[in-house]
Amino acid sequence: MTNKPKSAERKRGSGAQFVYSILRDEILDLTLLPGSPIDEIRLSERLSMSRTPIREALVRLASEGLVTTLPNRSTVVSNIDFMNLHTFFDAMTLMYRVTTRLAAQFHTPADMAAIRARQAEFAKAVAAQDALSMIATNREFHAEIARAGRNPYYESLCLRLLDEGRRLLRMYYQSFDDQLPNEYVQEHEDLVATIEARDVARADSLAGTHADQIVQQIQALISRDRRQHIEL
Amino acid sequence: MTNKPKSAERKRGSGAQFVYSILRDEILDLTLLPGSPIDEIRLSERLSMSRTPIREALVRLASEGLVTTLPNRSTVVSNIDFMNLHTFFDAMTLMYRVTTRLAAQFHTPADMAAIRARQAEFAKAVAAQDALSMIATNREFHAEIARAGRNPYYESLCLRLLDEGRRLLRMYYQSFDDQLPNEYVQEHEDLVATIEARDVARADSLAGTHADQIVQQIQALISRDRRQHIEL
DNA sequence: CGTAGATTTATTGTCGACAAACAAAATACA
DNA sequence: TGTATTTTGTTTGTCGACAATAAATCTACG
Repeated sequence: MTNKPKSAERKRGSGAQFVYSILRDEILDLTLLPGSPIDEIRLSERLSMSRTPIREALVRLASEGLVTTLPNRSTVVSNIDFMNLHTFFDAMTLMYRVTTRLAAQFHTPADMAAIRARQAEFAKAVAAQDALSMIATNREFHAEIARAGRNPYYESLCLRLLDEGRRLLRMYYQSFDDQLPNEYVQEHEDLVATIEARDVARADSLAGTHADQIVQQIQALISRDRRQHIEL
Repeated sequence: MTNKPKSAERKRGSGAQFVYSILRDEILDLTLLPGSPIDEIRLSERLSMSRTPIREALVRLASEGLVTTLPNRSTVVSNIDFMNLHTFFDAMTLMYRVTTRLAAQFHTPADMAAIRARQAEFAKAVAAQDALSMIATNREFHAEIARAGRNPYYESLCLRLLDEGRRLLRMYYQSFDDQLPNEYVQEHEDLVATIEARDVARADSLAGTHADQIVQQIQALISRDRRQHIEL
Protein backbone atom coordinates (compact mmCIF):
# COMPACT_ATOMS: atom_id res chain seq x y z
CA MET A 1 0.00 0.00 0.00
CA THR A 2 2.05 2.88 1.30
CA ASN A 3 5.65 3.02 0.20
CA LYS A 4 7.63 1.67 3.08
CA PRO A 5 11.35 1.59 2.50
CA LYS A 6 13.06 -1.32 4.17
CA SER A 7 15.18 -0.47 7.15
CA ALA A 8 18.35 -0.94 5.16
CA GLU A 9 17.32 1.64 2.59
CA ARG A 10 16.68 4.43 5.04
CA LYS A 11 19.40 6.65 6.39
CA ARG A 12 20.46 6.33 9.97
CA GLY A 13 18.75 8.86 12.22
CA SER A 14 15.69 9.26 10.03
CA GLY A 15 13.79 6.42 11.65
CA ALA A 16 11.85 8.36 14.23
CA GLN A 17 11.23 11.20 11.80
CA PHE A 18 9.90 8.72 9.27
CA VAL A 19 7.53 7.07 11.72
CA TYR A 20 6.46 10.47 12.99
CA SER A 21 5.41 11.79 9.61
CA ILE A 22 3.65 8.54 8.70
CA LEU A 23 1.66 8.45 11.92
CA ARG A 24 0.97 12.16 11.80
CA ASP A 25 -0.50 11.94 8.32
CA GLU A 26 -2.57 8.92 9.21
CA ILE A 27 -3.94 10.66 12.27
CA LEU A 28 -4.76 13.89 10.45
CA ASP A 29 -6.31 12.01 7.51
CA LEU A 30 -8.41 9.98 9.94
CA THR A 31 -6.88 6.79 8.64
CA LEU A 32 -6.27 6.29 12.34
CA LEU A 33 -9.55 7.21 13.98
CA PRO A 34 -9.66 9.17 17.24
CA GLY A 35 -9.64 6.80 20.18
CA SER A 36 -8.08 3.91 18.28
CA PRO A 37 -5.13 2.34 20.09
CA ILE A 38 -1.64 2.34 18.60
CA ASP A 39 0.16 -0.93 19.16
CA GLU A 40 3.91 -0.43 19.17
CA ILE A 41 4.70 -3.99 18.21
CA ARG A 42 2.29 -4.12 15.29
CA LEU A 43 3.62 -0.78 14.10
CA SER A 44 7.19 -1.98 14.36
CA GLU A 45 6.26 -4.99 12.25
CA ARG A 46 4.38 -2.90 9.70
CA LEU A 47 7.23 -0.43 9.27
CA SER A 48 9.86 -3.14 9.70
CA MET A 49 11.89 -1.43 12.38
CA SER A 50 12.52 -1.65 16.09
CA ARG A 51 10.21 -0.29 18.75
CA THR A 52 12.68 2.39 19.79
CA PRO A 53 12.19 4.87 16.91
CA ILE A 54 8.47 4.22 17.09
CA ARG A 55 8.40 5.15 20.74
CA GLU A 56 10.30 8.35 19.99
CA ALA A 57 7.74 9.27 17.36
CA LEU A 58 4.94 8.56 19.83
CA VAL A 59 6.56 10.79 22.44
CA ARG A 60 6.75 13.59 19.93
CA LEU A 61 3.15 13.12 18.87
CA ALA A 62 2.09 13.06 22.51
CA SER A 63 3.85 16.35 23.23
CA GLU A 64 1.90 17.88 20.35
CA GLY A 65 -1.35 16.49 21.68
CA LEU A 66 -2.08 14.22 18.71
CA VAL A 67 -1.91 11.05 20.79
CA THR A 68 -2.51 10.34 24.46
CA THR A 69 -0.40 7.84 26.33
CA LEU A 70 -2.06 5.97 29.16
CA PRO A 71 0.66 4.81 31.57
CA ASN A 72 1.45 1.12 31.12
CA ARG A 73 -1.46 1.00 28.71
CA SER A 74 -1.65 1.49 24.97
CA THR A 75 -1.35 5.00 23.60
CA VAL A 76 -4.45 6.11 21.71
CA VAL A 77 -5.15 8.70 19.06
CA SER A 78 -6.42 11.79 20.83
CA ASN A 79 -10.10 12.45 20.66
CA ILE A 80 -11.56 15.59 19.17
CA ASP A 81 -13.01 17.54 22.06
CA PHE A 82 -16.35 18.63 20.68
CA MET A 83 -17.36 20.15 23.97
CA ASN A 84 -14.56 22.71 23.76
CA LEU A 85 -14.55 23.44 20.06
CA HIS A 86 -15.13 27.11 20.79
CA THR A 87 -11.65 27.36 22.23
CA PHE A 88 -10.33 26.03 18.95
CA PHE A 89 -12.36 28.50 16.91
CA ASP A 90 -11.30 31.34 19.15
CA ALA A 91 -7.61 30.55 18.88
CA MET A 92 -7.87 29.86 15.16
CA THR A 93 -9.45 33.22 14.46
CA LEU A 94 -6.90 35.10 16.51
CA MET A 95 -3.96 33.29 14.93
CA TYR A 96 -5.29 33.88 11.43
CA ARG A 97 -5.52 37.56 12.21
CA VAL A 98 -2.16 37.91 13.92
CA THR A 99 -0.15 35.96 11.37
CA THR A 100 -1.80 37.64 8.40
CA ARG A 101 -1.15 40.98 10.02
CA LEU A 102 2.52 40.19 10.51
CA ALA A 103 2.81 38.82 7.00
CA ALA A 104 1.49 42.13 5.68
CA GLN A 105 4.20 43.89 7.65
CA PHE A 106 7.22 41.72 7.09
CA HIS A 107 6.79 39.73 3.88
CA THR A 108 9.56 39.58 1.30
CA PRO A 109 9.17 38.99 -2.44
CA ALA A 110 10.13 35.36 -1.89
CA ASP A 111 7.35 35.01 0.67
CA MET A 112 4.81 36.41 -1.78
CA ALA A 113 5.92 33.99 -4.45
CA ALA A 114 5.53 31.07 -2.07
CA ILE A 115 2.12 32.27 -0.91
CA ARG A 116 0.92 32.67 -4.49
CA ALA A 117 2.12 29.19 -5.31
CA ARG A 118 0.10 27.76 -2.44
CA GLN A 119 -2.90 29.77 -3.50
CA ALA A 120 -2.60 28.38 -7.03
CA GLU A 121 -2.57 24.84 -5.63
CA PHE A 122 -5.63 25.63 -3.55
CA ALA A 123 -7.47 27.08 -6.54
CA LYS A 124 -6.65 23.97 -8.54
CA ALA A 125 -7.99 21.72 -5.80
CA VAL A 126 -11.20 23.73 -5.62
CA ALA A 127 -11.59 23.65 -9.40
CA ALA A 128 -11.16 19.88 -9.31
CA GLN A 129 -13.70 19.67 -6.44
CA ASP A 130 -11.19 17.48 -4.61
CA ALA A 131 -12.24 17.96 -1.00
CA LEU A 132 -9.23 16.25 0.54
CA SER A 133 -6.80 18.20 -1.56
CA MET A 134 -8.65 21.39 -0.71
CA ILE A 135 -8.17 20.75 2.97
CA ALA A 136 -4.48 20.07 2.57
CA THR A 137 -3.74 23.00 0.28
CA ASN A 138 -5.77 25.39 2.39
CA ARG A 139 -3.63 24.38 5.33
CA GLU A 140 -0.44 24.99 3.38
CA PHE A 141 -1.66 28.38 2.21
CA HIS A 142 -2.20 29.67 5.71
CA ALA A 143 0.96 27.99 6.97
CA GLU A 144 2.91 29.89 4.34
CA ILE A 145 1.37 33.17 5.49
CA ALA A 146 2.26 32.33 9.07
CA ARG A 147 5.82 31.64 8.00
CA ALA A 148 6.02 35.01 6.26
CA GLY A 149 5.03 36.64 9.56
CA ARG A 150 8.34 35.48 10.99
CA ASN A 151 7.23 34.91 14.56
CA PRO A 152 8.08 31.32 15.48
CA TYR A 153 5.77 31.34 18.50
CA TYR A 154 2.71 32.34 16.51
CA GLU A 155 3.81 30.11 13.69
CA SER A 156 3.99 26.97 15.80
CA LEU A 157 0.60 27.56 17.40
CA CYS A 158 -0.86 28.31 13.99
CA LEU A 159 0.52 25.09 12.56
CA ARG A 160 -0.93 23.13 15.43
CA LEU A 161 -4.33 24.71 14.93
CA LEU A 162 -4.21 24.13 11.19
CA ASP A 163 -3.50 20.46 11.80
CA GLU A 164 -6.34 20.17 14.25
CA GLY A 165 -8.57 21.91 11.70
CA ARG A 166 -7.43 19.56 8.98
CA ARG A 167 -8.54 16.62 11.08
CA LEU A 168 -11.84 18.29 11.87
CA LEU A 169 -12.62 19.18 8.26
CA ARG A 170 -11.60 15.72 7.14
CA MET A 171 -14.22 14.32 9.45
CA TYR A 172 -17.05 16.15 7.73
CA TYR A 173 -15.86 16.47 4.17
CA GLN A 174 -15.77 12.74 3.70
CA SER A 175 -19.53 12.70 4.12
CA PHE A 176 -20.52 16.17 2.85
CA ASP A 177 -18.31 16.94 -0.08
CA ASP A 178 -21.04 18.73 -1.96
CA GLN A 179 -20.01 22.10 -0.60
CA LEU A 180 -18.51 24.35 -3.22
CA PRO A 181 -16.47 27.03 -1.54
CA ASN A 182 -15.59 29.03 -4.63
CA GLU A 183 -15.80 32.18 -2.57
CA TYR A 184 -12.84 30.94 -0.53
CA VAL A 185 -10.65 31.23 -3.59
CA GLN A 186 -11.69 34.85 -4.00
CA GLU A 187 -11.19 35.53 -0.30
CA HIS A 188 -7.71 34.09 -0.52
CA GLU A 189 -6.97 36.27 -3.53
CA ASP A 190 -8.07 39.35 -1.60
CA LEU A 191 -5.94 38.27 1.32
CA VAL A 192 -2.88 37.92 -0.89
CA ALA A 193 -3.42 41.30 -2.50
CA THR A 194 -3.88 43.00 0.85
CA ILE A 195 -0.75 41.40 2.26
CA GLU A 196 1.27 42.47 -0.73
CA ALA A 197 -0.07 46.03 -0.40
CA ARG A 198 1.11 45.98 3.24
CA ASP A 199 -2.33 47.10 4.37
CA VAL A 200 -2.07 45.77 7.91
CA ALA A 201 -5.48 46.86 9.17
CA ARG A 202 -7.32 45.42 6.20
CA ALA A 203 -5.31 42.20 6.34
CA ASP A 204 -6.34 41.80 9.96
CA SER A 205 -9.98 42.42 9.14
CA LEU A 206 -10.03 40.11 6.11
CA ALA A 207 -8.35 37.32 8.03
CA GLY A 208 -10.93 37.70 10.78
CA THR A 209 -13.91 37.44 8.47
CA HIS A 210 -12.27 34.57 6.61
CA ALA A 211 -11.86 32.71 9.87
CA ASP A 212 -15.45 33.47 10.81
CA GLN A 213 -16.61 32.03 7.50
CA ILE A 214 -14.74 28.79 8.10
CA VAL A 215 -15.99 28.57 11.65
CA GLN A 216 -19.55 29.04 10.47
CA GLN A 217 -19.15 26.38 7.85
CA ILE A 218 -17.75 23.88 10.30
CA GLN A 219 -20.51 24.64 12.77
CA ALA A 220 -23.08 24.18 10.00
CA LEU A 221 -21.58 20.81 9.16
CA ILE A 222 -21.63 19.80 12.80
CA SER A 223 -25.25 20.78 13.36
CA ARG A 224 -26.23 19.04 10.13
CA ASP A 225 -24.40 16.00 11.40
CA ARG A 226 -26.14 16.23 14.75
CA ARG A 227 -29.56 16.37 13.18
CA GLN A 228 -28.84 13.17 11.29
CA HIS A 229 -27.84 11.44 14.46
CA ILE A 230 -31.08 12.46 16.11
CA GLU A 231 -33.18 11.21 13.23
CA LEU A 232 -31.71 7.74 13.36
CA MET B 1 23.70 16.95 45.46
CA THR B 2 20.25 16.71 44.00
CA ASN B 3 18.03 14.04 45.46
CA LYS B 4 18.24 11.22 42.98
CA PRO B 5 16.11 8.26 43.89
CA LYS B 6 17.71 5.00 42.88
CA SER B 7 16.04 3.21 40.03
CA ALA B 8 14.49 0.70 42.38
CA GLU B 9 12.73 3.40 44.39
CA ARG B 10 11.03 5.03 41.46
CA LYS B 11 7.78 3.79 40.03
CA ARG B 12 7.79 2.14 36.64
CA GLY B 13 6.84 4.55 33.87
CA SER B 14 7.99 7.66 35.68
CA GLY B 15 11.53 7.46 34.37
CA ALA B 16 11.20 9.72 31.34
CA GLN B 17 8.98 12.12 33.23
CA PHE B 18 11.56 12.31 36.00
CA VAL B 19 14.43 13.01 33.63
CA TYR B 20 12.29 15.50 31.74
CA SER B 21 11.49 17.62 34.77
CA ILE B 22 15.09 17.50 36.02
CA LEU B 23 16.52 18.59 32.70
CA ARG B 24 13.81 21.17 32.17
CA ASP B 25 14.50 22.84 35.49
CA GLU B 26 18.23 22.81 34.90
CA ILE B 27 17.79 24.38 31.48
CA LEU B 28 15.41 27.07 32.71
CA ASP B 29 17.56 27.83 35.74
CA LEU B 30 20.60 28.12 33.48
CA THR B 31 22.32 25.36 35.43
CA LEU B 32 22.72 24.00 31.93
CA LEU B 33 23.89 26.95 29.87
CA PRO B 34 22.59 27.55 26.34
CA GLY B 35 24.80 25.80 23.83
CA SER B 36 26.18 23.28 26.30
CA PRO B 37 26.01 19.70 25.06
CA ILE B 38 23.98 17.03 26.83
CA ASP B 39 25.75 13.71 26.97
CA GLU B 40 23.30 10.85 27.18
CA ILE B 41 25.73 8.43 28.75
CA ARG B 42 26.92 10.82 31.45
CA LEU B 43 23.31 11.68 32.20
CA SER B 44 22.35 8.04 32.42
CA GLU B 45 25.19 7.52 34.91
CA ARG B 46 24.28 10.60 36.92
CA LEU B 47 20.62 9.63 37.21
CA SER B 48 21.46 5.92 37.41
CA MET B 49 19.14 4.73 34.69
CA SER B 50 19.31 3.52 31.14
CA ARG B 51 19.67 5.75 28.10
CA THR B 52 16.17 4.97 26.87
CA PRO B 53 14.14 7.14 29.28
CA ILE B 54 16.74 9.86 28.88
CA ARG B 55 16.31 9.84 25.13
CA GLU B 56 12.56 10.10 25.54
CA ALA B 57 12.95 13.12 27.75
CA LEU B 58 15.30 14.68 25.20
CA VAL B 59 12.79 14.11 22.41
CA ARG B 60 10.14 15.85 24.46
CA LEU B 61 12.42 18.76 25.24
CA ALA B 62 13.36 19.02 21.58
CA SER B 63 9.74 19.19 20.50
CA GLU B 64 9.28 22.08 22.91
CA GLY B 65 12.33 23.84 21.55
CA LEU B 66 14.36 23.70 24.76
CA VAL B 67 17.09 21.55 23.25
CA THR B 68 18.32 21.08 19.70
CA THR B 69 19.40 17.69 18.46
CA LEU B 70 22.11 17.65 15.84
CA PRO B 71 21.82 14.39 13.87
CA ASN B 72 24.41 11.87 14.96
CA ARG B 73 25.88 14.59 17.13
CA SER B 74 25.25 15.58 20.72
CA THR B 75 22.03 17.40 21.53
CA VAL B 76 22.67 20.88 22.91
CA VAL B 77 20.66 23.27 25.04
CA SER B 78 18.94 25.69 22.69
CA ASN B 79 20.40 29.14 22.41
CA ILE B 80 18.47 32.27 23.22
CA ASP B 81 17.87 34.08 19.97
CA PHE B 82 18.67 37.66 20.87
CA MET B 83 18.23 38.83 17.31
CA ASN B 84 14.55 37.92 17.36
CA LEU B 85 13.63 38.85 20.89
CA HIS B 86 10.95 41.19 19.58
CA THR B 87 8.94 38.19 18.40
CA PHE B 88 9.07 36.88 21.93
CA PHE B 89 7.96 40.19 23.40
CA ASP B 90 5.18 40.47 20.85
CA ALA B 91 3.80 37.02 21.52
CA MET B 92 4.21 37.41 25.28
CA THR B 93 2.21 40.63 25.34
CA LEU B 94 -0.58 39.19 23.25
CA MET B 95 -0.80 36.03 25.32
CA TYR B 96 -0.85 37.97 28.59
CA ARG B 97 -3.74 40.00 27.23
CA VAL B 98 -5.71 37.11 25.77
CA THR B 99 -5.40 34.77 28.73
CA THR B 100 -6.16 37.49 31.28
CA ARG B 101 -9.15 38.49 29.24
CA LEU B 102 -10.44 34.93 29.17
CA ALA B 103 -9.75 34.46 32.85
CA ALA B 104 -11.90 37.52 33.55
CA GLN B 105 -14.69 35.92 31.57
CA PHE B 106 -14.58 32.33 32.68
CA HIS B 107 -12.94 32.09 36.11
CA THR B 108 -14.52 30.06 38.89
CA PRO B 109 -14.14 30.62 42.63
CA ALA B 110 -11.59 27.83 42.72
CA ASP B 111 -9.56 29.58 40.03
CA MET B 112 -9.55 32.80 42.02
CA ALA B 113 -8.35 30.99 45.12
CA ALA B 114 -5.51 29.42 43.19
CA ILE B 115 -4.56 32.74 41.57
CA ARG B 116 -4.54 34.47 44.93
CA ALA B 117 -2.36 31.74 46.37
CA ARG B 118 0.18 32.24 43.60
CA GLN B 119 0.06 35.97 44.10
CA ALA B 120 0.75 35.50 47.81
CA GLU B 121 3.80 33.40 46.97
CA PHE B 122 5.00 36.06 44.56
CA ALA B 123 4.54 38.80 47.13
CA LYS B 124 6.52 36.77 49.64
CA ALA B 125 9.35 36.30 47.18
CA VAL B 126 9.44 40.02 46.45
CA ALA B 127 9.41 40.84 50.14
CA ALA B 128 12.32 38.50 50.67
CA GLN B 129 14.12 40.06 47.68
CA ASP B 130 14.72 36.55 46.40
CA ALA B 131 15.20 37.15 42.67
CA LEU B 132 15.11 33.51 41.65
CA SER B 133 11.99 32.81 43.63
CA MET B 134 10.41 35.92 42.17
CA ILE B 135 10.98 34.65 38.67
CA ALA B 136 9.49 31.26 39.46
CA THR B 137 6.46 32.53 41.34
CA ASN B 138 5.74 35.19 38.73
CA ARG B 139 5.67 32.43 36.14
CA GLU B 140 3.27 30.38 38.23
CA PHE B 141 1.01 33.36 38.78
CA HIS B 142 0.51 33.98 35.10
CA ALA B 143 0.30 30.27 34.36
CA GLU B 144 -2.58 30.04 36.82
CA ILE B 145 -4.38 32.89 35.08
CA ALA B 146 -3.88 31.18 31.74
CA ARG B 147 -5.33 28.00 33.18
CA ALA B 148 -8.38 29.88 34.41
CA GLY B 149 -8.93 31.11 30.85
CA ARG B 150 -9.66 27.51 29.86
CA ASN B 151 -8.28 27.60 26.34
CA PRO B 152 -5.68 24.86 26.04
CA TYR B 153 -4.18 26.34 22.87
CA TYR B 154 -3.51 29.72 24.43
CA GLU B 155 -2.48 28.03 27.63
CA SER B 156 0.21 25.91 26.06
CA LEU B 157 1.70 28.80 24.11
CA CYS B 158 1.58 30.93 27.24
CA LEU B 159 3.41 28.28 29.24
CA ARG B 160 6.07 28.01 26.58
CA LEU B 161 6.56 31.77 26.57
CA LEU B 162 6.66 31.93 30.34
CA ASP B 163 9.38 29.30 30.37
CA GLU B 164 11.40 31.14 27.78
CA GLY B 165 10.94 34.30 29.83
CA ARG B 166 12.03 32.54 32.97
CA ARG B 167 15.26 31.60 31.29
CA LEU B 168 15.75 35.10 29.97
CA LEU B 169 15.12 36.76 33.32
CA ARG B 170 17.35 34.28 35.05
CA MET B 171 20.16 35.33 32.76
CA TYR B 172 20.03 38.93 33.93
CA TYR B 173 18.84 38.65 37.49
CA GLN B 174 21.83 36.65 38.51
CA SER B 175 23.96 39.69 37.81
CA PHE B 176 21.54 42.54 38.49
CA ASP B 177 19.44 41.56 41.44
CA ASP B 178 19.30 45.06 42.80
CA GLN B 179 16.01 45.78 41.03
CA LEU B 180 13.08 46.10 43.40
CA PRO B 181 9.87 45.53 41.52
CA ASN B 182 7.48 46.34 44.32
CA GLU B 183 5.14 47.88 41.79
CA TYR B 184 4.75 44.45 40.21
CA VAL B 185 3.06 43.24 43.37
CA GLN B 186 0.58 46.08 43.13
CA GLU B 187 0.04 45.47 39.42
CA HIS B 188 -0.68 41.84 40.14
CA GLU B 189 -3.15 42.83 42.84
CA ASP B 190 -4.95 45.09 40.39
CA LEU B 191 -4.97 42.31 37.84
CA VAL B 192 -6.52 39.88 40.32
CA ALA B 193 -9.19 42.38 41.36
CA THR B 194 -10.09 43.17 37.77
CA ILE B 195 -10.34 39.51 36.85
CA GLU B 196 -12.57 38.82 39.82
CA ALA B 197 -14.80 41.78 38.85
CA ARG B 198 -15.10 40.24 35.37
CA ASP B 199 -14.06 43.55 33.81
CA VAL B 200 -12.81 42.11 30.54
CA ALA B 201 -11.74 45.34 28.86
CA ARG B 202 -9.80 46.54 31.87
CA ALA B 203 -8.19 43.13 32.35
CA ASP B 204 -7.00 43.25 28.76
CA SER B 205 -5.60 46.73 29.19
CA LEU B 206 -3.91 45.99 32.51
CA ALA B 207 -2.32 42.83 31.17
CA GLY B 208 -1.01 44.78 28.19
CA THR B 209 0.63 47.47 30.28
CA HIS B 210 1.97 44.86 32.68
CA ALA B 211 3.58 43.04 29.76
CA ASP B 212 4.98 46.31 28.43
CA GLN B 213 6.55 46.99 31.82
CA ILE B 214 8.26 43.64 31.87
CA VAL B 215 9.43 44.03 28.28
CA GLN B 216 10.87 47.43 29.09
CA GLN B 217 12.65 46.07 32.12
CA ILE B 218 14.19 43.21 30.19
CA GLN B 219 15.26 45.56 27.43
CA ALA B 220 16.80 47.86 30.02
CA LEU B 221 18.72 44.96 31.49
CA ILE B 222 19.90 43.92 28.06
CA SER B 223 21.08 47.38 27.07
CA ARG B 224 22.81 47.78 30.43
CA ASP B 225 24.48 44.45 29.84
CA ARG B 226 25.52 45.52 26.35
CA ARG B 227 27.11 48.70 27.64
CA GLN B 228 29.21 46.69 30.07
CA HIS B 229 30.40 44.45 27.31
CA ILE B 230 31.43 47.44 25.23
CA GLU B 231 33.33 48.98 28.10
CA LEU B 232 35.47 45.93 28.67
C1' DC C 1 56.35 23.36 9.27
C1' DG C 2 51.79 22.77 7.30
C1' DT C 3 48.23 20.23 5.06
C1' DA C 4 45.73 16.13 3.28
C1' DG C 5 44.50 11.67 4.19
C1' DA C 6 44.06 7.61 7.24
C1' DT C 7 42.99 5.91 11.82
C1' DT C 8 41.23 6.03 16.27
C1' DT C 9 37.85 7.34 19.55
C1' DA C 10 33.69 8.87 21.37
C1' DT C 11 28.76 9.26 20.97
C1' DT C 12 24.60 8.51 18.89
C1' DG C 13 20.75 5.51 16.55
C1' DT C 14 18.91 1.03 16.56
C1' DC C 15 18.01 -3.48 18.05
C1' DG C 16 16.38 -7.66 20.64
C1' DA C 17 15.31 -9.25 25.18
C1' DC C 18 13.47 -9.20 29.75
C1' DA C 19 10.62 -7.67 33.63
C1' DA C 20 6.66 -5.04 35.46
C1' DA C 21 1.94 -3.78 35.05
C1' DC C 22 -2.55 -4.05 33.50
C1' DA C 23 -6.59 -6.61 31.19
C1' DA C 24 -8.97 -10.64 30.41
C1' DA C 25 -9.95 -15.34 31.10
C1' DA C 26 -10.45 -19.07 34.12
C1' DT C 27 -11.32 -21.00 38.49
C1' DA C 28 -13.03 -21.41 43.25
C1' DC C 29 -16.46 -20.59 46.41
C1' DA C 30 -20.85 -19.07 48.51
C1' DT D 1 -25.77 -18.54 39.47
C1' DG D 2 -23.07 -14.69 40.80
C1' DT D 3 -18.98 -12.84 42.83
C1' DA D 4 -14.22 -12.90 44.40
C1' DT D 5 -9.72 -14.60 43.42
C1' DT D 6 -6.17 -16.68 40.83
C1' DT D 7 -4.05 -17.43 36.53
C1' DT D 8 -2.91 -16.37 32.05
C1' DG D 9 -1.69 -13.45 28.38
C1' DT D 10 -0.59 -9.20 26.21
C1' DT D 11 1.66 -4.73 26.00
C1' DT D 12 4.46 -1.45 27.82
C1' DG D 13 8.91 0.44 30.25
C1' DT D 14 13.63 -0.40 30.79
C1' DC D 15 17.96 -2.33 29.94
C1' DG D 16 22.56 -3.62 27.86
C1' DA D 17 24.83 -4.32 23.53
C1' DC D 18 26.05 -3.45 18.79
C1' DA D 19 26.49 -0.78 14.49
C1' DA D 20 26.98 3.62 12.17
C1' DT D 21 28.60 8.12 12.03
C1' DA D 22 31.18 12.26 12.91
C1' DA D 23 34.83 14.49 15.59
C1' DA D 24 39.49 14.16 17.05
C1' DT D 25 43.93 12.39 16.64
C1' DC D 26 47.69 10.72 14.27
C1' DT D 27 50.60 9.96 10.23
C1' DA D 28 52.63 10.70 5.79
C1' DC D 29 54.16 13.68 2.50
C1' DG D 30 54.93 18.12 0.32
